[in-house]
Amino acid sequence: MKTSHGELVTIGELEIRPQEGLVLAHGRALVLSVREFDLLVALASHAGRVVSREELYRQAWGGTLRRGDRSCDVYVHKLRTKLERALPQHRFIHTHVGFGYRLDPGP
Amino acid sequence: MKTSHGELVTIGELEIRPQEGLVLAHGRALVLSVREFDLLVALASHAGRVVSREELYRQAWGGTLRRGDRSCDVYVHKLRTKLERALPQHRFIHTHVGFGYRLDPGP
DNA sequence: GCTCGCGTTCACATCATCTTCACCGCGCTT
DNA sequence: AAGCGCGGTGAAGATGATGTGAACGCGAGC
Repeated sequence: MKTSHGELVTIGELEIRPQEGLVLAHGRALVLSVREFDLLVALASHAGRVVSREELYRQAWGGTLRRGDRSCDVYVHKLRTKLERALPQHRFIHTHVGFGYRLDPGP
Repeated sequence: MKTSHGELVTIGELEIRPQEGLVLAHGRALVLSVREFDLLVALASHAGRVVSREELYRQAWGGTLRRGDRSCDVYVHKLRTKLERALPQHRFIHTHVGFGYRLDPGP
């Protein structure tokens, strides 16, 4: 899966560098796997808006999300865990039941 | 491979003098082979950022990294060993699985 | 010729990652 | 209450990526 080639994305305290596969949380480097990173990039590319799992899968995995595939949910959880550990005061990934997820920095 | 002609690079306790082919760790000279040195310079030229093996190979070896070539990994290991022996309290070379390596001084 | 340092390559060990499954709780409907 | 869909969460197994020690060949210097 190709990773977006945008320059630099900033979401609150998060700094995403698509070219390097690097995310800085408050200046400190986050260790993300390729999938976690691609998922974050996918979410960030629609920051503030609700993104369906289908769309996230298309962007981060490539291809079509098969019915019953929970990969997306599992990786949202992994991402959440790492983001929360890095920036405990923020909640970045919000669930919209029946619709998808939304990336948004919060207090 | 010609080694960068940058002036002087300081990474935490590391002082790299590309012109002289010399590295000082906490003031003490490190004994590095040419490849080890070139690799360190390549990493240092992107300090704080994640550098792909391909890029490292291009800079330190010249030419293109062939698939299956582990030279880069092997030399990262050699470099790590020498750096850790010189400055045990620091971890300089960080692995980003699937992306590459990042040079950064750490506690 | 011999030794030594170096760079490359190989083989194996170890670790991280990805996928999938199972089970849970929740809210909604019947 | 029971059934259902949905999402959260932990874990197992297969796979792939990286770490690591050792062997080999080579060229420089003795």
